[in-house]
Amino acid sequence: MKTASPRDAFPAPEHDHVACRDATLNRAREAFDARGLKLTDLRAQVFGEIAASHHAIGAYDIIDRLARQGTRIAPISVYRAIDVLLAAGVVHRLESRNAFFACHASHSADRQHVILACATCGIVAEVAASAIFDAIDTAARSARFEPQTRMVEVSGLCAHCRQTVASAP
Amino acid sequence: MKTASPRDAFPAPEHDHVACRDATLNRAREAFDARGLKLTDLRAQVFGEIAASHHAIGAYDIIDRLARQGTRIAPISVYRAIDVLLAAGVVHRLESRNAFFACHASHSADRQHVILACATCGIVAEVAASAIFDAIDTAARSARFEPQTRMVEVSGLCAHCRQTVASAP
DNA sequence: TAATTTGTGTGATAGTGTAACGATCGTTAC
DNA sequence: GTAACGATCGTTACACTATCACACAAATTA
Repeated sequence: MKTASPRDAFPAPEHDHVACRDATLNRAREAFDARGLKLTDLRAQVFGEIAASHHAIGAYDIIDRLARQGTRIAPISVYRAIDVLLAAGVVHRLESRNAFFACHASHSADRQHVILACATCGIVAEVAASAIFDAIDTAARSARFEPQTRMVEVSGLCAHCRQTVASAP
Repeated sequence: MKTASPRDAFPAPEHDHVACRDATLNRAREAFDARGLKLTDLRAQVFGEIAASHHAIGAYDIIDRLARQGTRIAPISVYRAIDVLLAAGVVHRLESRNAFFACHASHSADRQHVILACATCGIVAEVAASAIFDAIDTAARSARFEPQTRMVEVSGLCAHCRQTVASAP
């Protein structure tokens, strides 16, 4: 099976997102099975909205989008669904924006990834970098601190937006 | 002037916080001067509440505490004050908790610090680790992403709480 | 079948953050 | 001086994020 290279962390603007999303949904199903969790209709719908793009999306955006499709659900229901999706490792939380994004690559769910969020287009990607997390643990322990969860988020410009900015007047 | 070692990132539980807080306030004054910003009464009050402990504090907690002291201000006012304090580099935001904490050490305000937040006592500390941020930039660029701001937050157990947990029944 | 757990619905509420507008005050330019 | 400007802060209202408490039905287990 092909593993994405770091250069592929961001999707090409013209990529086939329908196929991309379907593949992501299938991986989600597998992840739920593997953990003995149930991917109910509601959870699948919520995940579908999150996986509909490579952007991070707020809980209330999910509510709005589902409502436009005829499914009106309460905030608590979205959050409950999101909780399970997070537990399954198929979505992550972008702490710096209080929003959620789908895991579009099939990486091990150990959550040792640096999160990259483009400040211009909003697309979110992840790159594996276990050495960084090892270094973080070392730095933490040098302060006699025992690390449990680590979060690395980077805001900046993705390749596509950098080109756009560069060619702007 | 004495520079804190990594081992000192977390304050001793019995440290003299009155002196600690005064020193922090003085550094804040200097930081405001250096940047041509004005440390007004309101801003100083807000900073005083944030610097009153080594914990991260929410904006509405600041409002409540100031109210108990007779100063009732609107949310927008706290946020405006916080914005300036952030710009001056004398407080930082703990993204993972939507809260703010004072910079209790006199480090250069380049913001290249790993943030450690104790899950038990809530105390927040920072450790300098430029190598980590260099590695993050390298990882980002390997995905053709140009990094602008980086945040590293670690949740875990500080030395003091680890001992407490270890000695518990 | 009965007991229990799990998933979802409803209504209320707590917590976080901003928009829009206006008043005050100090500074600078004329 | 005073007019214009910019910075600070107040007031009101509102938008967004997240959870609590309770009820009920469906699915699992005993």
